[in-house]
Amino acid sequence: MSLPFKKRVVIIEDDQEIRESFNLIVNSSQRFAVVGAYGNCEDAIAALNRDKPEIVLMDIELPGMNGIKGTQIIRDKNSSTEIIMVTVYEDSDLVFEALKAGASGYITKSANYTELLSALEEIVRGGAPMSSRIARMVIDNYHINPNSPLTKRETTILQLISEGKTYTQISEELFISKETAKTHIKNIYSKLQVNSKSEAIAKANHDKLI
Amino acid sequence: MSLPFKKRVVIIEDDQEIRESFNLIVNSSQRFAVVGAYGNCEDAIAALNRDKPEIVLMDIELPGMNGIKGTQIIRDKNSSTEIIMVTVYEDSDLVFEALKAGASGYITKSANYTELLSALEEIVRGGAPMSSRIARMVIDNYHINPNSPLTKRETTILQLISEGKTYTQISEELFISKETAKTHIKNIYSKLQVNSKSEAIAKANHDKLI
DNA sequence: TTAATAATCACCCAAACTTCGGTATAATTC
DNA sequence: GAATTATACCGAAGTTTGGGTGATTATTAA
Repeated sequence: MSLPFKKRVVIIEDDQEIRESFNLIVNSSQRFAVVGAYGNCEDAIAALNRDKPEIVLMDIELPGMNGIKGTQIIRDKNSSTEIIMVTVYEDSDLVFEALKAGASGYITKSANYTELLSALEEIVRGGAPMSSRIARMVIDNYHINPNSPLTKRETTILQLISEGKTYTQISEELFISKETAKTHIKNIYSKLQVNSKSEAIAKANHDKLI
Repeated sequence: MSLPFKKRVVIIEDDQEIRESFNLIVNSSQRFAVVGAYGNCEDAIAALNRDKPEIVLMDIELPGMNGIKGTQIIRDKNSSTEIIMVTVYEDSDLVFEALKAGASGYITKSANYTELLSALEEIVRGGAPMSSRIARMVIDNYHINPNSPLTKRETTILQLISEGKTYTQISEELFISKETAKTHIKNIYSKLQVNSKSEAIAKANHDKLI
């Protein structure tokens, strides 16, 4: 069964009704063809070499392996496969985990006919389909926390720490003594309640202080 | 001049023609009103307390202070002001700098009537207007590099390092001896050509190894 | 305008942790 | 079988951290 000119799509979704519905919608388009529809990642991954999908529509909550782990594995086997998460969750942590795992789009299960197909079109065009809320969540994730407890100087020094600089390098770059750099860093540690550079970096990234 | 129910918009753009054009488009909407249009950030910032904009349309390339620095300053003065970058550049570094500075949207100067207004609407709705390419750039920025020189174990350990863990903590978490953790870390350093935890974290983040 | 507070700078010592340079053996993977 | 990966140990040198002390310069509040 060769399907020239049509993009090969695999659906991984445990709810049979939704799976069938997506199947019909995707197949209704001249540009896409469902080459496999599975209720779990394990089956889908086992069939990957046969299905050779260009695009995967992936649920997050699945029996057995979840969609995030599944995304990791599929991307690991073929990094040119584009994965769109299709989920009820717009919970912050899950979104970022899915993106880190390799997803290129994130839409909700409430997506209708048009939304689903335009997400597929958007992926083919080299874009990244997302709902408004997800887009905002992703953008906000870049923003620096305006309520940082650190002073301007401390923030500068934390920035240099995060770039991997030593006490000596920091002092040279800021034209202050090594001891002064040390004092600032001690104050940073006390404010962030950490006690090493790496911990400070972890906290700074998590709290978006730099 | 009070403008109830209309969102207050400030335009910062040095090309007078474009500035006038945006002015007309924004004012043509019942939902928005331009309360200030400036050719540089300095003037716009000086007038902030009078203009009190809810939304700023900001050019990047400007005489004097550039749009990224301007974004930082405006957000610093009032973090509820939403800033949309309007620019010819879709260059990767500039995009991320603008986002880090506090921008919530990123559209190109080629934006037409509809695109400009729908970007404004999208911001009001709490979204983050972006072109396809920008959205993809942002999403790809989360993806882990599949060409990492590190082994699986080394990647795990680098992950723990980035979480601020010490040698001892790492060894305990992975049920290996402290000396083994040390060996792995030495190998990581040699592969990444760094020689401290913080430098390794910096490189890992930059090269998207974790 | 003074008083208080915050920010920035600087130094000392001891303890703890990290890094460098080796060596070496199972267990896997190719 | 050869190469890679994961495991483990030792000691010396270097860096970082914790606990103090103290001074000068903004900045803010009374």
